[in-house]
Amino acid sequence: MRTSQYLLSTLKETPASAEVISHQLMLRAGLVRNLASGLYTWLPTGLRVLKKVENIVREEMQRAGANEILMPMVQPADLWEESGRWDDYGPELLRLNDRHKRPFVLGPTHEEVITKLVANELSSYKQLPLSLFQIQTKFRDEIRPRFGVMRGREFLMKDAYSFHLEQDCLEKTYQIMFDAYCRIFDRLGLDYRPVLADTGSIGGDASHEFHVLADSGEDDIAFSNASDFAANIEKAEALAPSAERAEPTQALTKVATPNVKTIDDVARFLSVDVKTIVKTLLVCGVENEQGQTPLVALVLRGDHQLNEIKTEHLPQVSTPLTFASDEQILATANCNAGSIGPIGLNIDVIIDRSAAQLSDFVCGANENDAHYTGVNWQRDCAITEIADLRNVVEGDPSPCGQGEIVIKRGIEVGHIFQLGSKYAQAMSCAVLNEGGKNQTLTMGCYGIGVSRIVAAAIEQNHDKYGIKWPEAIAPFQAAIVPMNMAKSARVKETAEALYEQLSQAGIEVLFDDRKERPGVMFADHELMGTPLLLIIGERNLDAQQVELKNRITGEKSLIAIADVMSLFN
RNA sequence: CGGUGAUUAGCGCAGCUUGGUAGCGCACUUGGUUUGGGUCCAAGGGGUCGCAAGUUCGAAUCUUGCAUCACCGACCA
Repeated sequence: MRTSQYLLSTLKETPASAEVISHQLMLRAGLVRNLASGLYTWLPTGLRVLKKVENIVREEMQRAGANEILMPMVQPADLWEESGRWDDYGPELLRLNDRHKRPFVLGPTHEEVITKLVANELSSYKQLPLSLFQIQTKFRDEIRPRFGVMRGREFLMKDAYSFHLEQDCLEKTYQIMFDAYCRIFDRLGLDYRPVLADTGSIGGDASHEFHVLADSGEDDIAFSNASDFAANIEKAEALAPSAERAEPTQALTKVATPNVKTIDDVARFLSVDVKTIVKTLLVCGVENEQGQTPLVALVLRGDHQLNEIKTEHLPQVSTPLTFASDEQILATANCNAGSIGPIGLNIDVIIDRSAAQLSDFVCGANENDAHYTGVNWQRDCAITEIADLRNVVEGDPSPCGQGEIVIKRGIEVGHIFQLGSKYAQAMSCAVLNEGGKNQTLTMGCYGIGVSRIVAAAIEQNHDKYGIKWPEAIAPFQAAIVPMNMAKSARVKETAEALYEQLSQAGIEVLFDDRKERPGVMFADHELMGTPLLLIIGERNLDAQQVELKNRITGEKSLIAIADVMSLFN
C-alpha cells in the first residue's frame, strides 16, 4: 500500500473528548472516528488491526472444533419473549418495530437465535457435542458509553455456543475453550489473566473472565499474592475473620449526633475509627404471600463496600438489587437514611461476616440525629443471619487459603460460561437420547470482545510517541520511508524496487511515497505503531544498505538491500 | 437516571462580561524555500456560531425551550 492511495488520517492534536490513552491514540493514529455516542467508524488502519484480531480468534476457534456461522443482527421479539428476556434484559436491549409494527430487537447476544437454530437442526444425540461461533456486530444500548471502542454501544464480538447432552461433556468443551482463549491471548501478545467470575442469575457451575491488566480497566480483580488465585471482585469471597468476637467492655449508650449522616461524619463527630462503625443499608426484598415487598437490612462495617452481586444471590433480596426509597426507609426505620441501625428493626437483618465480628461498635439508633455507641451483638441485638456481603479489600486473606488479596484493574476481553439448560429449556432444544427419549440439552457460551481487544492492546502497548503494536496485530508489518525521494532518483528507484519486491512476496508494507519531510513521516509511523521502518537515504545507498528501525526496541541498524527479504521469513 | 460542563471551519480553541462586517493555531490549496526527526515565507479556500422561538434597528453575544456530546455520580444509612 502506498500512502498516496491510503487514508492515513493522523492527527497532531488530541481530540478533547478522548479520556483514556487508547481512545486518544486510536483517534490520533487514524484508527477510528466517532459517529455518535458509542458508535465508531473503523478507518483503514483500524480495520486492518481489527481483522487481524478477528483472524486469530477465528483460527483458534476453528482449532477448538467450533463451526463458524453468521446470525442476523435483527431478531424478532417473540424469540426474546420465549426466553423471558424481553422482560428481563432491561433498557440495554434496543427494541424497534418494522413497517408492519412488528417488534424486533438489535441483538446484544445470540443465545435465543442459536438455541432456536439448534433446536430445529438437531434431532439425535449422535450429533453432539456441537460448537458454533460467529464474529459479528452486537448492539447494547449502554447507559454510559465511554473510552471509545472500549465500551461502545455497537461493537464486534466473537460469540460461541456449545451444545451437550451431559454436564461432563460440557465441562470437557469448557476446558477446550479455556485453553483456546489462552492461546488467543498469548498469540495477541497481551498480558492477561483468566479470573473466576460470577455466574450471574443464570446459575451454572463455572465461569471465567479473561482480563487484560491495565489501570484504565473498569473491573477490579482480586489476586492472591501467594498463589495463582484470581477472581473478579464481584466473585471473590471475603472469608470470616479468624479471630473470635471480643467480649463487650462498654455499655450501650445513645448519643445525640445532630446533622451527622455519613460514616465519615460519624467517625469524625465521635472521634472513632470507621472500622468500629457499622452501616445499615435497606434494600427491597422479595414479594411475600401478601403481595408486599418488605425491606431487608444489610449490616456492614463502615469501611467496607456492599457487593451487589453477592447480595443479589441472597434469597430474601430482590433482583435486580434496589435500594429503598426515602419514604420506605422512614416507614420501616422511623428515621432518615443516616441514622439507621440494626437494633429494633422488625425486618430481616443480614450481617456481613466482618461486621458480625465487631464488639463495642457504633450504629444508627433508628431515630434522627442519634447513634448508639458501645453496641454488642447478642447482648444488644440478636444475630439472625450472617453472610458474605462485602467486596474484598487489599490485605484480606485470599479465599484460596494462601496469601493476601491484591487488587488490580482489568479490562474484560473474554468471558466463558457454563450456561446449563436455561435457554435449551425455554426454547425446547432437545434431541433423542440413546434410549429414544427426548432430552433437553445443556449449553456453554463463550464470548470475546474483538473490538475491545484493539483498545486493550493499545492500553498495554504505547509510549509518548504512539502505539507499539504487538507484531501479530500491527496494521502493517513494515513501512518504507524514503528520504527526499523527490530529489534523489536513486532513493526513489530503490524504494520502488523494494516496495515491489516486498509486495510481491505478500508482505504487508506501507510505502510512504508522500512528498513530506522525514520528521513528518517518522512521527506518523511511530504514532501508528508500525513495527519496522525501512529507511532509504542517499547516505547508505553507496553501500547498498537501508537503515532499519525497530518500533518496540527503538534500535537502529543497517542491512544490505539484498537481505531485506530475509527479515520476513 | 441525577449532577456538572460544553456545543463557533475537518481538529484544538478565542470572541460572549459591555449586542454593531466571525478570528487564531493545526490541517487543506497555490507559489517559493527547506530536506535524516512535525522547515520557513507569502497568497488563498473553507463557518446559517448545535436547533427553535423571543428581546432588539441590529444577536455568536441577552432570554426561554429543545437537542447533542463529554465528565462525575448512582455506597445513602
